[in-house]
Amino acid sequence: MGRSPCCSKEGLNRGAWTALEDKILTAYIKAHGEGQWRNLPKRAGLKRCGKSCRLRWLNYLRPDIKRGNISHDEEELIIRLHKLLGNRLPGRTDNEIKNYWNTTLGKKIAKSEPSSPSQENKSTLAEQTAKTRGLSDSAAAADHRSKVIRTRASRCTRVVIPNPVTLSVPIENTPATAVPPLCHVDHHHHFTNQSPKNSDVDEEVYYSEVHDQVHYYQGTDHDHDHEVETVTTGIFGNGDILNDWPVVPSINFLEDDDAIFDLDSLLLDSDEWP
DNA sequence: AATGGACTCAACCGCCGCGGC
DNA sequence: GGCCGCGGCGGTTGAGTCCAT
Repeated sequence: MGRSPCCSKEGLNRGAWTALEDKILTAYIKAHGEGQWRNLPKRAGLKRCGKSCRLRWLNYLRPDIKRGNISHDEEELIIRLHKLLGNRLPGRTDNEIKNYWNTTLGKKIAKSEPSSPSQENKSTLAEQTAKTRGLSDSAAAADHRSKVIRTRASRCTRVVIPNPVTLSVPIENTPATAVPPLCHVDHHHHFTNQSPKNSDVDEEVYYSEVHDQVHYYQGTDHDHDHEVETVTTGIFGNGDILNDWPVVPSINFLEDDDAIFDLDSLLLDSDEWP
């Protein structure tokens, strides 16, 4: 490919990976684990730069990668969660989501917004996403027909739900528990539970009913006042069974320790949707 | 069957944040 | 606080493939 080399080192292979290189890299990582990417090629006997090895592993060789066509359900999930989570979606690589978003979904969304002026048509989806994340310029056209929940933030440290209402759902049963019926559209429901297994761990689950759908957040707070290390996020229909929905595992929601978001502030008003 | 434009996606680049020193 | 190395992420490129003509 016609690019200047990413590494100044001479004699490294570039471009498409061969089956043998894949085999060597996979065997090495299985034996020694991930990390130390810079030293990995030399130790594994590969004529590649570390960054290239890392990318090949993360985007292609990793055993937990789901490959093949993106199903309709996955597509819906991508659309629903892309604003919130970016390209980090369950079972797929960042690169695959990024490519899919910039090609297939980009065209679909462009088609669904025929009223957009020519300038809007020219802007890429990535630009539109950035626009939304940057708290949007008012030019973003409202589309009230969309069911996609748009969020202002892609990452946050913690979601604080106003007016907490204790729910009776035991947290241990959360994955298999139906979302309790929510009566008040304007209320966000919240409960916390001190895990009986580990006193240092607080588990928190937040529900909020927004535009006929429910957001579900699960955080793990390792005894640091305002730090939620991982957040599991899904968007659920009111009354749906949680474990019937795809849930993003172990998303790192850490960005700024001081940033505490009100969930309301994360959600764009319907007339702000791009 | 040949051809050229459109499309896909693996690979790469460049920048940034974080942690260690 | 500044420097450096590492890892991660978004944007871009271009080889390969698909498809209409």
